[in-house]
Amino acid sequence: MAVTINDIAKAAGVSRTTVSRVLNDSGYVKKETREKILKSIQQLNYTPSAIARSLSTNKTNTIGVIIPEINNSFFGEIIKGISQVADEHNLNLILFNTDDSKAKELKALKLLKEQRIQGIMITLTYPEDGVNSEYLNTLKNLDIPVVLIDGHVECSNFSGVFIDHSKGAYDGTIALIKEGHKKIAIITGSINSRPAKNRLNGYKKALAANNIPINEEYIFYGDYKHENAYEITKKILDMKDRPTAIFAMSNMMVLGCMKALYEENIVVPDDMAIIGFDKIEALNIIGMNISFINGPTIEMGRTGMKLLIDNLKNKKETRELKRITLLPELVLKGSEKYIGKNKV
Amino acid sequence: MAVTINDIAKAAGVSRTTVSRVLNDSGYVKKETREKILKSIQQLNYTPSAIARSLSTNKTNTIGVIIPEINNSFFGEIIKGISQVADEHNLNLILFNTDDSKAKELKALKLLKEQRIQGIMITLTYPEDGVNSEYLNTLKNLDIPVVLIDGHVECSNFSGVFIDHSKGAYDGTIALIKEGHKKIAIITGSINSRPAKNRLNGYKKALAANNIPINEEYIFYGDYKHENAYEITKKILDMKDRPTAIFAMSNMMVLGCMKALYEENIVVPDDMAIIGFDKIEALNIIGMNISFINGPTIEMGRTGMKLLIDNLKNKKETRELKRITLLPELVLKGSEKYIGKNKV
DNA sequence: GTGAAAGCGCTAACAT
DNA sequence: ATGTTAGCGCTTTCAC
Repeated sequence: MAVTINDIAKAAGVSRTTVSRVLNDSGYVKKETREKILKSIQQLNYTPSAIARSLSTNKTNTIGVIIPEINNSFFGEIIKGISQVADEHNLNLILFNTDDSKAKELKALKLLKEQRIQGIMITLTYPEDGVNSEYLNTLKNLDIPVVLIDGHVECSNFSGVFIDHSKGAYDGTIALIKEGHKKIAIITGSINSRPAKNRLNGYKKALAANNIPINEEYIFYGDYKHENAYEITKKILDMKDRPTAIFAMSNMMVLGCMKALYEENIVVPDDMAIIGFDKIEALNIIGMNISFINGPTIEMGRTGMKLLIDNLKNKKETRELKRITLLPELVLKGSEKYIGKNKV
Repeated sequence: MAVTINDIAKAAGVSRTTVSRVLNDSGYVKKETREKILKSIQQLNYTPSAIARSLSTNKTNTIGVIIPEINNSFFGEIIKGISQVADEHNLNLILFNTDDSKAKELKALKLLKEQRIQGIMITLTYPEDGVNSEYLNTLKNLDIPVVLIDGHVECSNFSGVFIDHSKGAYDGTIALIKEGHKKIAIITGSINSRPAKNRLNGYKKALAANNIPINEEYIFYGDYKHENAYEITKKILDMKDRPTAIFAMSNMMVLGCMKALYEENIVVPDDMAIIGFDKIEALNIIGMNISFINGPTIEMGRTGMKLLIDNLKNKKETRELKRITLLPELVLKGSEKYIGKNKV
């Protein structure tokens, strides 16, 4: 890693200023001089130091990305989107995976500040205790733009990209209602998370809009996990006034439901309609067609990154708070159908 | 981002050297001085610049990670492992997702060189054309340690962590043989990829070890994708001398098989045994128990990172080529069973 | 068109 | 126990 701009200057018989000019395509350089320099660069296999450049220009062209669960393909897709746009703009990504730990998240934030990154994309880890978002705020005040990516926590004072969970749940519920369902059970995610609240809201709105009374007995509070949904589904099946459809707020919970239904020999949708949140690729491939509401993950990453880049262009003073909400897509596969048999 | 070490020095009435000393816990500093400095750091909310430090120390404490498919949880888990160990050693990760593009991969390599990273962890994208591994070699010669993470390509001149695909396939095949299967079909992944070759090898070895002749008609060349496996399975079901078991070389292909079996009302394992590579969480949860060979992904990330860190400690001259092979785990769920009914 | 010089924020001898 | 000085590799005025 020894060869520096000085070596090139020496080799080409010019000053390092001139070398810098050809490196950055700035200012005039005589054609022959440029070629001489380029040749030396080639011969010595020189690569300029981004570190030195950063120090000098006070720009790192690096974005910090903090997410809670890198091994969850939901976040993998978000990062994929982020990465695509970053690539187009020649920005590097420093990644932190917090494993849902607030402590790691805070540490990441501090390390990113050390690294003098230009901006931060973050999905805040649940539950929010205020400390980390406070630190985020100090970063923002330090002129580091922050873009939130959906997630369980919503800090209204940051720019961000979000999914319209309420609309998603609304659409899903409407789809069930249209099929003739009136007794629709819902299994929520952790109810103090933002998505779960919003989704429950959408569900209620859809019922209200169709003059279907909200039956609290049909609202089951889960935690996004499949074990829980399994137990709840068992209970649902035992209800005297049994629902004809289940709306589960996560793909994992759909799986839990399926397990319970499977064990009790309940056929979907003949004996029970079902609809969930988020894709389950495996089931689709083998032909178990479960309808679901799909969040635009890659798009969220892309949109978020673009938002951040826009922010980068403006000075702190003119930087405006911008929150973009993307609509999830309703993907109907037939599991919502109201088949005669399930008119219990 | 204005406050620097000089501001602290001024505020505390000392030289920046002394400040640097307390920052790095190096050399002696009088207790009172230290406290005065720490106080100033707090008051001014100072965070040292990693950039400036890197330039000065010629160390970035940053590792470059290049993987082909961030949205595949296989790689997500690898990164999770990498990230855990990096965190323990206070190393930052610069991530590049290549989307299986050789061009992006090369670009990433060059950007990492600019960033003066300390080392590289990479899963080379398939297919290998030689250019990128050549560039990797120049980096290695530049004293940047490189650790390969499994993948389709194997460059024998780099350190790396690999899965023993041959052993995995061997174990899986043996499990089927033990159950009494003799007619075992195998659907390979892209046969010029390293894992597919090795897995086919393991399959053959297992048969040979049990004096079961290798029937070329039972070897189907696939591409890791489910569509392909679906078609192949249809063919398998039509064979005059129909196999009693299918060994599929990827989880996606298992799904393709399942779809075909499902459509033809073939019950697993009663009418057809099946075993695959890599976990399919969704199926397990709902109770469709498919046996599989599981690669230790997180562990691979961890081991690879540790290997890299070991390399970092040594000078180029003493750096030794070290290749670690991890054993995959055979997870039996019952789908491998030889049930009377499937003796076609 | 090209070069000299200063400076980015830090660390690391070397003094004292 | 603390300060002085030089230097890391680059960019950026400002001269010429």
